[in-house]
Amino acid sequence: MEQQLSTDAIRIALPDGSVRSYDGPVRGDEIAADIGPGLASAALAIRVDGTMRDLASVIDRDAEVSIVTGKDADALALLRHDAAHVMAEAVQELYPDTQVTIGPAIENGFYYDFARSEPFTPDDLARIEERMREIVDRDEAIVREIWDRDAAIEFFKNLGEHYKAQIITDIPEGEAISIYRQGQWLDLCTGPHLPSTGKLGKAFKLMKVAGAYWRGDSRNEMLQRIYGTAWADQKQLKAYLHMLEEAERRDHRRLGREMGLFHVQEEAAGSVFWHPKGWTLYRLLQNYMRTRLEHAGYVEVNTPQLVDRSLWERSGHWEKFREHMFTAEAEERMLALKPMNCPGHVQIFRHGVKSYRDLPLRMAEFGACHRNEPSGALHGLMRVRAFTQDDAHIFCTEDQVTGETAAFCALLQNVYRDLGFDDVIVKFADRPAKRAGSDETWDRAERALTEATAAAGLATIPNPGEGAFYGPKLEFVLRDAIGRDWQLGTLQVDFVLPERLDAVYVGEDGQRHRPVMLHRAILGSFERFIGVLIEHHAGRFPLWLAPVQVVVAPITNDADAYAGQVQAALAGAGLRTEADLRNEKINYKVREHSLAKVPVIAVVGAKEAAAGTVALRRLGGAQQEILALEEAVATLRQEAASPFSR
RNA sequence: GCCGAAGUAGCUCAGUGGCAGAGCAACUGAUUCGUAAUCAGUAGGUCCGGGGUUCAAAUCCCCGCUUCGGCACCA
Repeated sequence: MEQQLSTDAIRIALPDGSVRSYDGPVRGDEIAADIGPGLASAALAIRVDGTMRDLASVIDRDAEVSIVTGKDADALALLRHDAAHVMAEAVQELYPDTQVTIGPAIENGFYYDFARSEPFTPDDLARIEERMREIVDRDEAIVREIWDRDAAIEFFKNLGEHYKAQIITDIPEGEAISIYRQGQWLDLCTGPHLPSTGKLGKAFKLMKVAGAYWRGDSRNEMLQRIYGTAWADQKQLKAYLHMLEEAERRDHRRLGREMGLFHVQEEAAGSVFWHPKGWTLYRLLQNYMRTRLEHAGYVEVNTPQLVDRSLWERSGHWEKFREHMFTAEAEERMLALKPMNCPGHVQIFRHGVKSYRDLPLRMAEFGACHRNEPSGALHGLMRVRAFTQDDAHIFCTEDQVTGETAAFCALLQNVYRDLGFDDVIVKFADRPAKRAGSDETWDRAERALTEATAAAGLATIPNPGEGAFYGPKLEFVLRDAIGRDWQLGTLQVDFVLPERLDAVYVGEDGQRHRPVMLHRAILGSFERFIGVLIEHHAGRFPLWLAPVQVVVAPITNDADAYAGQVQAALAGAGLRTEADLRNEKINYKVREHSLAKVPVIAVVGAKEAAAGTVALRRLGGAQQEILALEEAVATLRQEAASPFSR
């Protein structure tokens, strides 16, 4: 860093366009105080030429400066990072045998990873949180110091802080070793930080304790991570906690049980027992996709579940994917349940001679796959061991990759829109460390995909090193109704598998050529997608997807016969209906079917029976709509139509 | 797979060494009611599985399974 002692005036440009001049180097808090006492007490940090720095940092040259206060969006990250430090201080005061490691700000909060032989209990969390509030009350000044590297390593080693010493050792030579001190406690940190612990405020809460590997590597020892959430004020904290409750209310595992959609049980961990209503939803979604795919020029196939090991060896799966494959033995042959559909599709492609006129060949399969996922990864429908993909492989020429990718992106966006998702992010995942194929092949594949996304007008976010072992991929991420992201769709360019499994076509030139394979899925898997769909809609599916669309509820048993007629009329129009003829009050029936999230309740009593009408009550609405039976049937039939049918 | 927690009636949960419980749901009966819970009664248990300690175990100890929260991995 350049130290210039200049007698020249330092000119500080503020966001409102004004410029203040100082005789020499000036601190951020001095500038804030200069502007006004209100700002001085609200000031948390400064931004110097766009970079956030400590309030007390010295500005020794002309710069654009703004004062960061609690109203600033970036202040939250600062505050959360401080919350992590205050938590670490509290933990080390309470549990001196604990070593600190790292503690960053994250979305919605912060965490800190500790090394300690005893596990932290929920009671410990309450104690730590209480101590944190005390530290906030102490309002300890937070001061940045620059230390000598070797002295810092020695210091932390003497404290028994071996992780910190390791972190400092790994900081590149020439970089400053900055230490932040607050009260008796200090930590290695690049900052910036708030001026004092009192500025943190008390809108925080410790949420949970969990295991986390040192440096995120499963070969390393496991640390204890304490997660917390922190906000600028109590109102924001309360809103966040409310959002968590909302997420819990929408949990697909809970709704799946309450709505009678599916269950899982330990004898088949990671596989789904679909109940009639859940399977109805599944079939509706599959039929919709089938229609979409047919319209988009796909052909549908079906390939074997159990396939001899030799094919997986040729495809490369045995080498790269073995640990995730289930195997079976029969008559001294080793078979494996397919974890992917691609090798099977190449076998179909290879049957008969393919010509360039056959390309692009879009081969779709609702392929049931099994993958032996690690037990700790299983989670409701979101992560299972047996699932069905809306999978397809597009065999095409290199020249067709761009057009096929663009067409796929359009199809995908239409499907997502039909299913109620508008917010889609696209990530570009390039070559992973463990991969098949030469670097030249990867260069070509990545270039083709880059060109294709540019042609499709898609903005992509890089996701380095996350490609499939056989090729780069696009990952389509949906944002749901309560702001959570789900990676579902994918498109992967593959120059490797056609080579390994010897797929060829005869070109215009009469010569044999390798096709390119595009692996693509829109929903990803039906299981996961339905999980997301349940949570996104909070179980209140659009009418066309609701397993039961209308319940006919007579007010007394006198209307049972008419209720039967109404149900028959609705069913005759293709609507999925039930009649609730139980001897219960209408209040009870309305409550029960509302809780079951049935979109429409058709109430019929003596009046309706006499007039040939029905009273429709929509889910979530208190108004009823009285229509002639035929009119009600016609209206509902129209509303319940699939958003895409040929 | 790793760290931590949990597993009791269909569901939500109480029960810290001495008779296995509640509410809702189910079933039976009564009630026939106009838009989010009618009343009464009945039935329902491998207290996750296996071993151990004890006169006695849902409860204490050990092993395993599953689930939950994370981590790692991933559609």
